[in-house]
Amino acid sequence: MKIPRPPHNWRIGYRQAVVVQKKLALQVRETSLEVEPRFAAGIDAAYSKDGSKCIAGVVLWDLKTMDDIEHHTAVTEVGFPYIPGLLTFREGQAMLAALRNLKNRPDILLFDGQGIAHPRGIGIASHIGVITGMPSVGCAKSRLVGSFVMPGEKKRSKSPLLYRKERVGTVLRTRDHVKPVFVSIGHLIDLDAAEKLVLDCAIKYRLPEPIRLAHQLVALEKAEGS
DNA sequence: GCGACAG
DNA sequence: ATCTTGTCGC
Repeated sequence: MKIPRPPHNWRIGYRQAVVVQKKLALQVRETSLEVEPRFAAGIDAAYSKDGSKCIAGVVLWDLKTMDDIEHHTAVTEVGFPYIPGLLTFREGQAMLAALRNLKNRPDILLFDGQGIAHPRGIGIASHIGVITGMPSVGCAKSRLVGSFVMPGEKKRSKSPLLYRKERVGTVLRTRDHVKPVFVSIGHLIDLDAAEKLVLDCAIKYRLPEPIRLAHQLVALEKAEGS
């Protein structure tokens, strides 16, 4: 599938990365979904044993038949250290490459990380959403920024994630008695639709199936390439 | 100045 | 993320 080239270089310094984020953050849009999504692409990444390469995986999930339509991986050289708030500069390049391998166009992108629940309002889900111009959602396993009260123990219990007096996401319980996930809009979607997508995909486990499968995919790729 | 800190 | 097996709890 056709994916635009990033409007910036991936191998840049910390200072420049922050400048890039501030610029792209102005393009993030919260809107209602055009149509009900049917195909969601789950994206995740892993690293080669020596940590020199980033392995990204994408799984195109059919929300209707609850099936894996197609999946691919892509590998790139890691050219940026892990710095909270700058994760995109470590995995973004590989993720875009993996998305280019898709034959079918997803209705929406689901990321293992934050959307706008980020210091500068542009976590990996929002960043890739802006570059691709596609609707996207962030579903992180832990908090980056913001405060909240722990939601109830039952599935679907939730509480708002607040940051600087603003609502940036939802702490959502996807299964009874399991740690909640942190959902935030990425781009071109609203929080209600983002929450619904995550719940609709979290059928058997805590994480949405597309993300869980993408995680297994890169884990296998990692094992082979060693 | 002291913590917090996606993956 | 990654190093790693069994084990306690719903």
